[in-house]
Amino acid sequence: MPKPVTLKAVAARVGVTPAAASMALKGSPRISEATREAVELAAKELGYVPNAAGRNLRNRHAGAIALVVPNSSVHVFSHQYFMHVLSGMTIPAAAHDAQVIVSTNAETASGDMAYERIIRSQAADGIISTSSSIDDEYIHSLVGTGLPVVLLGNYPDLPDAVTIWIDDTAASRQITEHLIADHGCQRLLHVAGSLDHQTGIDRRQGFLDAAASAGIETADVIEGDMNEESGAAAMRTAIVDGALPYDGIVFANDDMAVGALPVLRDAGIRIPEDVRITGFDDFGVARLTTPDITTIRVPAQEIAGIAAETLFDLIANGRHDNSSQRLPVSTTYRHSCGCTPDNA
Amino acid sequence: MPKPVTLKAVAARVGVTPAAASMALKGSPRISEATREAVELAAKELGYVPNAAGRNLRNRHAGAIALVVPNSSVHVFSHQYFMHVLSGMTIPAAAHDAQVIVSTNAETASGDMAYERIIRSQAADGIISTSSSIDDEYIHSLVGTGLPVVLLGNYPDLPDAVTIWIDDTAASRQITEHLIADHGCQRLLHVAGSLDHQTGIDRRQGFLDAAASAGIETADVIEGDMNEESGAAAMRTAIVDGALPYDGIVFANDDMAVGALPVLRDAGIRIPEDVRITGFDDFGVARLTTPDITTIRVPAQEIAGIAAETLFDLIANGRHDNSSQRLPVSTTYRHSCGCTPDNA
DNA sequence: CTGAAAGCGCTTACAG
DNA sequence: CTGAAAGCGCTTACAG
Repeated sequence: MPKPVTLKAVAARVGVTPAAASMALKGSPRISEATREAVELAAKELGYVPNAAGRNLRNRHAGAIALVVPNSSVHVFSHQYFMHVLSGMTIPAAAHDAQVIVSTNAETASGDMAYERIIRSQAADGIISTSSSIDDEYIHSLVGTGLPVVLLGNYPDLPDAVTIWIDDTAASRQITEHLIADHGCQRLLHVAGSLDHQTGIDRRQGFLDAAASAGIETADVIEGDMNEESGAAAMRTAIVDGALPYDGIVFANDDMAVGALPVLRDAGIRIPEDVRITGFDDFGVARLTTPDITTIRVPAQEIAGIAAETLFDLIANGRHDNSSQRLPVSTTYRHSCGCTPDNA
Repeated sequence: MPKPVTLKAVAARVGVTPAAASMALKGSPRISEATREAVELAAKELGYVPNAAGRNLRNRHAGAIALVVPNSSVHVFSHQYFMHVLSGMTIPAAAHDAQVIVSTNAETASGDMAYERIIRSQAADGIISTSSSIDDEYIHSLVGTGLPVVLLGNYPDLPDAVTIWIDDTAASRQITEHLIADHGCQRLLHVAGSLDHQTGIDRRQGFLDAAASAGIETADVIEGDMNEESGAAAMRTAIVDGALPYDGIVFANDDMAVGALPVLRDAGIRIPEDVRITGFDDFGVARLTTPDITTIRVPAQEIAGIAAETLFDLIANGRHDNSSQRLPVSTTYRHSCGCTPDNA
């Protein structure tokens, strides 16, 4: 453990005060060109990096933002998703010279929530979080504290929260319409995500809207939980006497579609000949299965990047006019719906 | 943004000095029972949480540890892996009242490495990192700085580094022997991970050792990169004229085995009837495919947990006797090798 | 224009 | 035994 180099050490080497060295390092006009260069050289030679605690204490900020992962969402959102979010936060964080802290929203030994400690202790200047189940108090209490918070996702109950989101309902509607309008599907099934999560609700709603406005008679829903296994289970439920009474299935995410694949295959049901299927997310798997899966690309990394930028804005400018953003989504057409993409 | 509650505010409410309040809160015997209770009550009422910067500056530590993700390993280790590592670090970190910082090892604008800034700025007290490619200077320079560092994995070139690892060579040897001894495989293929990563090298070595000591004549190796796609590619290479000249395939990880599945299936090659296959990792997918995949369970979360504990030791006690640990691994027998597990 | 004090919040070593 | 100063490293507002 090399002993840390302080500003004082840098200043001493040059023969100025720490205050002068500090100003020199940030290019203050009141420091002469010559001493500025001398200080910079000394700092470089000594490997000076400002002490975070000293700087944070003085500047009254943490130089860090936190990603708080709701316990209840660990099993609903994929590891892929969180890694995309994390990496999306990285570049804006680096640009603001801030660290990224990861925390769950567990209760601490002291009985308060981890995110509260993080903020109250000023270990982070703001928080990015994702939806938990809709009846979880967590998000409400998080937003209720008035701290700088940016949420990822759609929060109809929190109109004042700053949220970066995609229109799950519209996207789900769009991909369902593709099945109906472009492929002539008439007997539809939706394998939903947990319906106590907004994402599950919205994607189901889009499916139902599309079916209703096209006058589709068969538009069933089986509730899953976004995990691969539940996609498989849904298929076992849906297959009656070895046959599937649907010609199109809209899965609420790719993982469930992937889980469905072997079950359909084992039942001798071909994709897309016997049933056309679509997924949602496009975090990686959908591209790699056979057939590859037509899906909605959720730009998780971009969402998180914009969320981080927005959070830094919020932190810098205080509570300001709601700057929620809804990002466009696009469908990626692959073979599972019966399309024959160019690049295939 | 509620204005933070300081110790001074707590002290003022009780009518003692901040110093006394500080001692009261940590149960110093020199504070009377009565005032201790009064201070605790006031702290609770005001929602006092110690300011991290103030405490860190005074205590000369960061109250945080960092997971540094080498750029070069993002594509070799899975998102699953990193999320397991992150969650493994969570509990020890909370127990030590420390934050978990996530960083890549990118270069900063100032030209030094991110991990150096983190340590030199004392934003983290120590680092946990995973292997990058073996010719990457990164790990060497990280360890060379003498900072508290715990590495995840096997580092034959760094005998003095503190590492928490599993014996990839032994595990790979063991699962290969299972194919040979228990299932009578004679014509073996290993689909390796990148051979510029130690993990790839060790898992290949275990395979070769097992084959050699059993006197197996066919023990081929195709190099992949741990991604699903490269498993599929390896199968396309291995299948000659529609047939596979192997009766057993040892994949260096589950993802590549998963990628191989559809290619084998499309070629009409049955598992395990025509070829027995095994994976490595057991982070989730291997359990869910059809057939499910016999694999080595890598306890990534436990590894990271122990790494974090070890790191806190290292931080507290300074550089001390190497406390590297090698964890045992276990094979999970499923259907892809021809076993018929009880729970299936 | 520039030198050097003051103070962010905390905790411990010191003085009484 | 206890009160209150000193100081961690930094930066800006102030005094000269």
